[in-house]
Amino acid sequence: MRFELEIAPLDLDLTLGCGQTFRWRRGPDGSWSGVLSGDNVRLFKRGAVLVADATPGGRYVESRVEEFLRAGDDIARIQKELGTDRMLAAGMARMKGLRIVKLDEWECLISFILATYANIPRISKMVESLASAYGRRISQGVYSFPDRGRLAKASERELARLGLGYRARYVHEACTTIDEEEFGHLRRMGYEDLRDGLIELPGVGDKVADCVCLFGFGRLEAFPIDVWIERALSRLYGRKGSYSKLRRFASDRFGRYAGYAQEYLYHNERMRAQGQACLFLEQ
DNA sequence: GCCCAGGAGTGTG
DNA sequence: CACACTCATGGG
Repeated sequence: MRFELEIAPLDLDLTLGCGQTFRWRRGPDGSWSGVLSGDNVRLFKRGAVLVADATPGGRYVESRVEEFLRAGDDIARIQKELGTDRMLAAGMARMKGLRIVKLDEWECLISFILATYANIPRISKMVESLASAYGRRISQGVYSFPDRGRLAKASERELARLGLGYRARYVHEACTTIDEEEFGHLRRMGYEDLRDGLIELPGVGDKVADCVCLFGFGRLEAFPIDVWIERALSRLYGRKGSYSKLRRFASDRFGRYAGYAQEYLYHNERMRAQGQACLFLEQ
């Protein structure tokens, strides 16, 4: 099945290659492949048009892609609001195609629990291991991310053997603590309450909670602060301190679209570390 | 082989 | 509230 969508602006390399997702892979032809709620999907651009190839028989794939890439986000408006920040205004325009993604809440929660104290290649490997071990086979070598019920059947020891290390306990705990009813409850909460609720889970602290709020629950005001954002805030804004202090600064400065500001800063800082073009410069 | 990772939990000052 | 220490492994 093939669809054509108009989601603009959109840069697939920027959006899918900057650490928001752990299971999307770039093919040699530049197309990106991943799984959206049980269906294999391949995305590529043909001019300004986004083309999506999906598993035959997949239902509502078109709207799932739109949800995943947050087609409703008005990037021009978001950048206009963030543009009142002179630091962002300088380089943001060159990242118009970088969109926040909307992941499945459950997959997002587990993925970022795994992300603690691990590098991105390893995180990808752990998430992939869970999928191939407990997910449903979609096609050759491609598996869906296991739902809570399926993952709950795995013992902590089994999970540890998959290479999760001490994170195995947290994943196992999350499976037994959260259910669909709880997820429904969380979806209705405001950002602060949602955040507090997530932090109650073992293995979920400030940063993971904000990642799940932003990428899983679509709360654009969330501003996850990892080591890269810490460096960016220190280097560009001269701000240092505790998580709560930096979070308050970001909230005051970037407001309801702080999540987008975070992605711009994050991407910029990583590019800078790789010695590539740096768009935001210290004053 | 060595170093350290999109942090979190726990204990201490 | 701020810091220090540990955590289990495997990419780079």
